Amino acid sequence: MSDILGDWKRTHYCGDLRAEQIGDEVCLMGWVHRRRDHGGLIFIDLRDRTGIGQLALDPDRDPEAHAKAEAVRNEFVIAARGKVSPRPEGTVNPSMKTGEVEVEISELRILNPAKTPPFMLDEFTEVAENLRLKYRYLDLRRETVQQNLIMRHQVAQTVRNYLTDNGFLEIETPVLTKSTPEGARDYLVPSRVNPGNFYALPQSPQLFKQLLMVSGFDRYFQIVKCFRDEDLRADRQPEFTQIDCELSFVDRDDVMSIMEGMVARIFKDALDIELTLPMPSLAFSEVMERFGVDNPDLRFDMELVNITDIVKGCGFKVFADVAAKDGLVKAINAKGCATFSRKDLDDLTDFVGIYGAKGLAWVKIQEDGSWQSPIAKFFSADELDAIGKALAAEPGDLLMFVADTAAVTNEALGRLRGHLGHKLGLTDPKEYKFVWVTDFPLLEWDGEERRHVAVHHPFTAPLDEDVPLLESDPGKARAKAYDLVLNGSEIGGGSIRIHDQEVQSKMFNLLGVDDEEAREKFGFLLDALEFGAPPHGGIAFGLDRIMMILTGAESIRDVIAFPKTQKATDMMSEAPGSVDEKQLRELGIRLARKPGAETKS
RNA sequence: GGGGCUGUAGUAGAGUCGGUUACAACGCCGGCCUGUCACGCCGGAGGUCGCGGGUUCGAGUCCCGUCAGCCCCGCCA
Repeated sequence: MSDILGDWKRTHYCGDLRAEQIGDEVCLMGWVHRRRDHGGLIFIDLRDRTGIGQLALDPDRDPEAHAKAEAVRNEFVIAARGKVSPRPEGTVNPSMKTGEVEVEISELRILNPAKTPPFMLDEFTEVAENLRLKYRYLDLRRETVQQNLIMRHQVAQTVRNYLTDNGFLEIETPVLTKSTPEGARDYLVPSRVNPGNFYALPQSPQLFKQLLMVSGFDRYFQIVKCFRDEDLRADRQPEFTQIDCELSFVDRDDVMSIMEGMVARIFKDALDIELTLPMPSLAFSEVMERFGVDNPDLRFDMELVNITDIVKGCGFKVFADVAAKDGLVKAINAKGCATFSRKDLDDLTDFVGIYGAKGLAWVKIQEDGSWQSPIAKFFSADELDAIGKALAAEPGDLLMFVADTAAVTNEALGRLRGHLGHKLGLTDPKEYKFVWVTDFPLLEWDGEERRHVAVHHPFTAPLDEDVPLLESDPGKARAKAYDLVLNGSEIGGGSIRIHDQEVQSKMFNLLGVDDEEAREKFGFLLDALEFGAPPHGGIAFGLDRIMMILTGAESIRDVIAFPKTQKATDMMSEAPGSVDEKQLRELGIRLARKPGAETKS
């Protein structure tokens, strides 16, 4: 049986109790975190989103409140009135921010009892994630995720303030939009009013924000949900949040400098860390050469070294063949790792195998400088010397080599570099290394579809000096695109857009979208570009990924209130679910297979 | 679509070479306890060993399948 709230008003949050309030009459409301019953005296740790405060109930002082407290259990919602008092000599708890004081309770109301929760809500109990997700509303009472979401709110506020200060307008764009070719798989929404037709949920507000530039809004932003129906990862959810921006009359350097100012302000407000600006910037080609991936972690060295020229014509057939056939032979030097066991090396070989490398050659540099390696015997003394010099090899080092196509070699070794960086503890979680990656290729050849695809998206402008290449050698054209990479994670990316209708049409043609299809899918954009579109460009940041880094979360689910599982389901609401036959009929939809009736073949 | 890891009281775990009635902790319930703060002490309840099949005299343990969660490749900027 619960008590009514009545005319009680909360005066303080639990976590805000301090010595300054000693003597004050206060009223607290919250959840019972723990109850300690000493037979006589009862202590209750009362919790709300600000923290925990201690209530003291003395049977001599107030028998009625004390009797009521005997019935209280964990997670009951209670309200308590009393006087803030200093804790007696020797009972101060220095590990709590409210530990100097307690509230001597004179009156207690049980606002709502609670069943015993399916798992403990303290900070010590590790709970299986599927259970946490099923009872997410309980899991969200726990301090870590709750603090993550509070910080997420603060970051969103910082973003709004910074962008508003810089002349940006927050404008909403439609969620029910049109499916367009290119990019990720769309989430579709059937239209009842137009049977057989579908909306698509936006993968990003890309076209709308460009049209807002044509309309003259000049600077736009939105903190907006985006949807992509692709498989999930530790840092990927099917619905995620972007800080989406677009600016008119700007080139790349303008966008980059305004945006790194925003990132600096986020880090200042959230972590009280001053970033040095401007952030460094590297061309895609250089990043690939030195790190093998386009999202390098710059907290440590271990750069990739190209030894293709050295091993051209060498006695080791695997290397020589790759070098002769336009492939790439590269190596990294793991300083001091000559102690790795055979099993360690086997594991690393398996690791690069994931990315298509057929093997991982290795060399341990011994104390006398000699090479312990299955492949050393294939090389001449000069070749050994040249390789050792190129990698700055010293006794105790472990050199590792991959020889394959340029794409495989770079990705395999680049990922290996990142893997070893973590394994060897070279990645300080308190260090934040930013880098802009620029000059991406505009297009990429898709061997399967036998056509070019846009590396960024089809509206990305080529570098001014590369525009002629669109005719002569489109694969060589570079884009006015930029990614912001932090500690090996891409946190944002964008580009200057094409604002010329002819260039945009040419771009669609290069992508294998013929005029008719371009007209059908993007006609409104092509039209708009003919009515005075200003030069413009923009960027989108992944808010979830930024929050992962700021909070140190291992999983994107820890920075989202109600996340989905790897199968894109919600364990709490059990979405997605089946719908009534009537709903389907209204939409003009008939299922090819009933849910649950699918036959496993 | 593919590879890997995990699954045992409410929770998180142990469980040997396949062998008696599946363990102890936390939580829960009852009792005691007036300065604790992950309070303490005594007692008690609580099990479809994810599910299905197989091998065996006998399966938590071995084999096959399947489901769920997680990590990764493909996919996705």
